[in-house]
Amino acid sequence: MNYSKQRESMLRILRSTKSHPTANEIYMEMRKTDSKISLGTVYRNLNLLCDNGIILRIDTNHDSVHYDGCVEPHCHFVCSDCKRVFDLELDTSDLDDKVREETDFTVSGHSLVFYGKCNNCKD
Amino acid sequence: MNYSKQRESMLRILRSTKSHPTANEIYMEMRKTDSKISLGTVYRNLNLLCDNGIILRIDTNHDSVHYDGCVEPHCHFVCSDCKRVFDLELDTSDLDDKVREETDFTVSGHSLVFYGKCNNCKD
DNA sequence: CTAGGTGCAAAATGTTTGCACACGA
DNA sequence: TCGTGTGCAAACATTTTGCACCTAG
Repeated sequence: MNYSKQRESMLRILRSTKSHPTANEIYMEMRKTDSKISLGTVYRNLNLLCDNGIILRIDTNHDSVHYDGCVEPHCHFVCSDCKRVFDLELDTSDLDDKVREETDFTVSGHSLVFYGKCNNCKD
Repeated sequence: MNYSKQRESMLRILRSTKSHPTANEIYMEMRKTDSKISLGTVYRNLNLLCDNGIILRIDTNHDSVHYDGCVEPHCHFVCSDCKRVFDLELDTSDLDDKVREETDFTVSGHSLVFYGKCNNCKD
């Protein structure tokens, strides 16, 4: 994987926010400093970074895929109103072992997403 | 929600399998008995059934959305090789309460998907 | 009769890809 | 220079929608 300023700047954006942006949001953010950036490049790099475990993919069941610059194990909360994605501190590292005990599968990890309404949207 | 034989037959298919089919797989299955059924109707009814909590949507991060006729709380395992979706017995009902304790959010439920390789695909 | 459901085809959405050119090592 | 990355536009897969017709209640 060569250096590329586009990928560098994507990573900087992802590392500096807790907002779990979508591909398009990242694209829009990048266009502020690089008007030539293409959406194809954004997608190519997001996939590359995901495949290498450098960032995380979050599928919310709602709209398009969100990305998370923080790869420390944690889980997410998706507000069914405003669709924002929040980080949760919940430690769920024991879950993988439970599944290993119950099955003969090789477990590499899990994705845990909670649904409901955030403070802004409830009532 | 009026009665419709298309929706009835979809539900019968979903209730009688543990294979977590995609919209297109359900469509293909329905065409065996009703060659006129349209993919649009399949999608419309899947959304309707999901919105009413009659079936479950499973997003696997891999391909298109899968559906589950069983709404009893349980979680899933997705094989990263063959992409099949398996049911897991794991009881995770305590997780929602943990999140309620930690946050002020209104928690309605969660989706827990494990990744790894199934018995057929490992080694 | 009326509200809701359907088939069909077209459109919208989100994502991937082929190609010629540009850049990093 | 060589292999990798990029911009662009076209292609793609999946899902949604508008419309005229059909069906349940």
